Amino acid sequence: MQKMNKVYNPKEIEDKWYKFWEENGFFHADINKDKKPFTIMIPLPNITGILHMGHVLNNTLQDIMIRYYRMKGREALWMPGTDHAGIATQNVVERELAEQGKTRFDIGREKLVELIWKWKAEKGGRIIQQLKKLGASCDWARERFTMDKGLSNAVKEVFVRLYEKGLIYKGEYIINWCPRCGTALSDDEVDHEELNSHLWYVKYPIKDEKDDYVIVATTRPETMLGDTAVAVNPNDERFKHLIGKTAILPILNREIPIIADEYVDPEFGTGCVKVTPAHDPNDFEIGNRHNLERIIVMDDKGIMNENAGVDYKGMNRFECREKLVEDLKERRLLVKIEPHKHTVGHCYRCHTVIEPYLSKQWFVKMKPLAQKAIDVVKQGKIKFQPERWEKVYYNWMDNIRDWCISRQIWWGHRIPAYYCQDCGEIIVAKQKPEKCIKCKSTNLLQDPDVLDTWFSSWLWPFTTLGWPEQTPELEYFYPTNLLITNPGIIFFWVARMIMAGLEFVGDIPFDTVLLHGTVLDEQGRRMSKSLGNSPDPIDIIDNYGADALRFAMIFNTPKGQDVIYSDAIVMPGRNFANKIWNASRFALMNADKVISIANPENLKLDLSDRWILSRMQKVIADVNNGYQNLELKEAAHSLYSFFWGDFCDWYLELTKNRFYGSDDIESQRTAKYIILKILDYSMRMLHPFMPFISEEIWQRVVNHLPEKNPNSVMIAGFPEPNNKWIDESAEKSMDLIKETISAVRNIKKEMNIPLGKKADLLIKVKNEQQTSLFINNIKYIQSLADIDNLKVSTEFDRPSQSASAIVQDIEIYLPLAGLIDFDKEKRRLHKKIDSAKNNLIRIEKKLQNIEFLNKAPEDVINKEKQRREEYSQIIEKLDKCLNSLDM
RNA sequence: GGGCGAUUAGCUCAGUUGGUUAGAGCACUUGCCUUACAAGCAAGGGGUCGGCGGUUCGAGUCCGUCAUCGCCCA
Repeated sequence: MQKMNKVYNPKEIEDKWYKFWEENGFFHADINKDKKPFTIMIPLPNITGILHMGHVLNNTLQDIMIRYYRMKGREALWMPGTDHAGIATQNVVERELAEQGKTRFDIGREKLVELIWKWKAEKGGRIIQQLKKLGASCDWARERFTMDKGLSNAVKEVFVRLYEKGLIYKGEYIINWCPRCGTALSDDEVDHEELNSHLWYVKYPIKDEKDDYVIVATTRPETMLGDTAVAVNPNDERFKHLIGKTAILPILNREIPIIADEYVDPEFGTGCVKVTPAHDPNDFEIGNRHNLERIIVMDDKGIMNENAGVDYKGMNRFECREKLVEDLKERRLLVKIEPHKHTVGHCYRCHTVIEPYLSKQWFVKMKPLAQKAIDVVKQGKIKFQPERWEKVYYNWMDNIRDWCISRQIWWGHRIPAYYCQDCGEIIVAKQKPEKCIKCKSTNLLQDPDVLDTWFSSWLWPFTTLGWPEQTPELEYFYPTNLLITNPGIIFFWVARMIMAGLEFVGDIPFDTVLLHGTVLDEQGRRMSKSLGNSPDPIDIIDNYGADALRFAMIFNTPKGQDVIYSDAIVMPGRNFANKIWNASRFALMNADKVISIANPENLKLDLSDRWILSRMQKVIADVNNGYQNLELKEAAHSLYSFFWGDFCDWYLELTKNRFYGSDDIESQRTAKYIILKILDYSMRMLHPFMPFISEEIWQRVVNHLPEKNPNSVMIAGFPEPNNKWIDESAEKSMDLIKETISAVRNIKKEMNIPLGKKADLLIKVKNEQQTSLFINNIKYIQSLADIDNLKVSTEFDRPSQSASAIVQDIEIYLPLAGLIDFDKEKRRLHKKIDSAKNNLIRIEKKLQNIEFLNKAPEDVINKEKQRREEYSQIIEKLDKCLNSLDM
């Protein structure tokens, strides 16, 4: 046997096995008509990303599921890749440029894009290397990037198709504008945050009515420079007389109409609102209804323009707000300032305050795509887990709005629209047309904008398989089986993928969506760069091993719930790995000592063998259920307690009798076989959770087994339950023996007698069957409870000066002449009697209740009666023990 | 303002369609360096299941309500 250190060191083996798996092509999936496929598409990390704890949870879950189904014999494809993250990536490279004192405009579009590709080649995709450290068994040969040729082609194809169907249009609307990034954002790319701000009340004089005025309340005073109306609710009696009159916009002295519109909430502020159609989505709608002028008062950097008037031109929007408020105060037009809480949108990439901004952009009409996507979830063709997320999905889908897809940046898929410089015709085509379809001019310019990054990621499940070509891969692997992601991107990504799959492939992209929680810090806060509370997963892997980290994520996380991470939760994983290591060390040491091994067809099984085999079958069933139902925590706990609690604590301890204190060679060979077999099966079951140590141990173990095995645990097949080995009577018998041993240990401990000090034991059993159980397995008790002489009988007198206990229906006595502390023993017995009495009282109360007897089901009543009997017996026996102490 | 989730031992969480004495890991106490493992072994202590009300023979579990915390949407 290769030498095994006393302590498991993950560093020595993890990289070795990962390399071994990759080199053997175990991660690669190919079309195999003999097998059912099992496919997972990775939630593509972006190329600027580095691994954080959220990725660890997400990818651990995926790797577990893909390894499980691979072992179950499915053709398992885990498709990896990264997205080009338009805004984020361009930001990174622009920052580097800024360090050299340059902007993107200094170097131009082509050069910038070139620089970004260079950046990607050098620094992008670091996260992919980190995923490998975690053990991710992605099919790296199929890795894709959203700007790949194939995917880019698919993006154009989709754009053209939607345009031709009338589902993509260009229009002038209020969009979310990030003045720092200089681009439009979709509604989902805006983070709303509640801020403590103010409500400013401003007087707008009425034209030709001396001293008369209306008061409007606003949260963004600077936009008043773009006001083109004042609005009131048509049913608001207070203001009916004003409708149709003209107000004078302060500062600029513009004449603006006072109009009536249902949108105005009479309860908000004064009930009069200013209307700024170019800077507010609701005002924009009002403006459309009343044909109001749209005046844009700031530029795309958030700087006030000439429309804002000479006093404010050149100021940024926040300076302008302050100055304007001061000026209003001075002119006595500011009535009051109230504290006001409201939500303000922030750019999800740079956290700059978003400006609602009138702008010409490209949009996708979502309503026509949404209905089918709602239906497939309603019909159960796609299932969300936990199920509650379906409601969130419906809520968004029912209120879906058009998707703004153009971005004013340079890194991304350029919009395939061409403008004729002569006649203004718009031509949408995959390739640049030779000439204008209308006027034949060759003076065509491509739209300078690029598409939202999500416009390529929503196609991910099928473009990665070769779409728009009808490839064999698409036919075989699509629809995929499972999507595992964070609920934060249900709208961004999950819902859109469903719509895209149905629209372009004509089928759902996946049938199950597992939404998992968030990794929080010890104080329950989200991990964030600014808080600096996010540990580097690579450090954790270096310190404790990838297996320990993976195990921690699963062992502590119920399905769909958040994980509170601290290094403390990695300890059980690390300790478990060490336990496995040492159990194997013990097994292999003894395996080497025992020449040859039992023939599996001809085992000489003793009670503990039958017990552990039966237990294992039940665990195999539990663990399979856990994996299949995505109840991974349950599967991990079941395996953990079996391996540690049953196998190590009891079974291995009992085999010591056979290896050290016996010369029964056949029994030793059987024990050797069973230990190795349990290790074999346990490592297979553990493999999805802890791939590295399970491979290391499995490799060491299977050499000794007579069965032929493949060269890696990851392709060794997953254990299937076999009822042939279930042995209820062995389990019952072992339980009695285990409880007896524990009872003796308990007495010794309470009497301050070292466990190792040998004692005699008398067991008063109920029947001959029990007698032979104890006699046949006397070694178990002698070794694990440190007993010298054991006497078992259905009838004998209670020995004096002995401590006693009740185990199920038997009584045990430990003669402890000279060692026993009578007071202590009395107290101990009293405590047990009290507890039994309490239970008896409760049961009797129940059984005296006529309602209970009338209404409860018979089996429940019988159960209670049986328990009454049991407790009476226990109390009676304990009483006798107590009395005998006084004799 | 609307929706969703959480609340069970000091901490993190289990707890099936309501039916034994509510479980686990960590932490804690005590004793052990017992020839696989001190990252361990053995024994033990610790919870009126967030509050109130209801349904029921019976509620951690079902219903209502309130409270606290968190997430999403407007």
